[in-house]
Amino acid sequence: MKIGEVAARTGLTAQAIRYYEREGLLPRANRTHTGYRLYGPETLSRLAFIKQARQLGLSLEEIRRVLDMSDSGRAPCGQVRALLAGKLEHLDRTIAELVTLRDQLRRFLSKIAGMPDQADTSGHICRLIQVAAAVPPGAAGARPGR
Amino acid sequence: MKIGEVAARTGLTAQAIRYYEREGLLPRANRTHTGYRLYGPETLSRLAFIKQARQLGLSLEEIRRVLDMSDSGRAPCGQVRALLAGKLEHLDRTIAELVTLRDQLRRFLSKIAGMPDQADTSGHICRLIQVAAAVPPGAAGARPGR
DNA sequence: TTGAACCTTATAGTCGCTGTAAGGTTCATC
DNA sequence: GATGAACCTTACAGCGACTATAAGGTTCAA
Repeated sequence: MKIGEVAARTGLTAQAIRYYEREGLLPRANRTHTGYRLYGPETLSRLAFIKQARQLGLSLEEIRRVLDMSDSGRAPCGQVRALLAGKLEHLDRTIAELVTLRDQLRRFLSKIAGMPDQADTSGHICRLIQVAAAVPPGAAGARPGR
Repeated sequence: MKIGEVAARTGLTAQAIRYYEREGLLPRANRTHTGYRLYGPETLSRLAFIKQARQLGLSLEEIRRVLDMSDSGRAPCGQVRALLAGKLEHLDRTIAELVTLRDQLRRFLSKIAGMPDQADTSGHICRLIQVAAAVPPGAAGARPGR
């Protein structure tokens, strides 16, 4: 299989696959005599694992460590469990933070719902923004989506 | 006030404040004769607004637009409301995604809870990882925290 | 006058890619 | 055999919102 087919089958881009190779998550691929990468079917399950692990919130570095252990014959299962348990905890905290943030944002929006939409002539930021600056910070911070 | 004091008072870093200036969120600061930036107290509330807006999930570009309108005398209040309403919607979607992801992760963890912690001798990735690769992808993706 | 603590600019790095440029290969069609 | 589309290659720049580092200047108290 050439990289385009692997990309199509895994739902990744060819560039992402090359990136994973550069970052050491995939072994260096065999090449045709003209330099094209050639993959066997085992690459598909390896990439499926990488994709799944990314979706579960592991960084490429964490995934690389797990794969390295697996490749060297040491059992990564315990490490995977520990990593995922940590991710779960982190996810719980993140969700709690975002819910707090959402509530804060909702309160703020209803607070300003009736405010007049006029510029501040005093040369400062309009009252709305002054209110905004006065609202005490709550959650740790939003992560605007991708 | 020099930048260090502004940083201490706002809870930002001096580098972040210089970055905001470079990005046009702060006017270019006055300088001492030796080149140190000097700030008046109005900078504190402007930075408090920026910080608050960041925590509410606005990008620096969005904040800059609001501040530009405010600075030029046009009322940004309507725009702020629209921005925040959009952010609230986005936040709702993000939370829903993360909750889905958490459930998926929990299911996966209980699924592998009893698996033996041993290496796979067949040269492939251990069974745990094969299970992982087989789990159908659910939520759109995790955003590992900062 | 020494030294610590502050300040300056410029540049590179973070993460996980995506986009672009500039070129080579493969294969079907004319 | 020529053309063109669709594929492949490497290398490098860019994203957002900073952080880190280097290499140097300033301030102030001991």
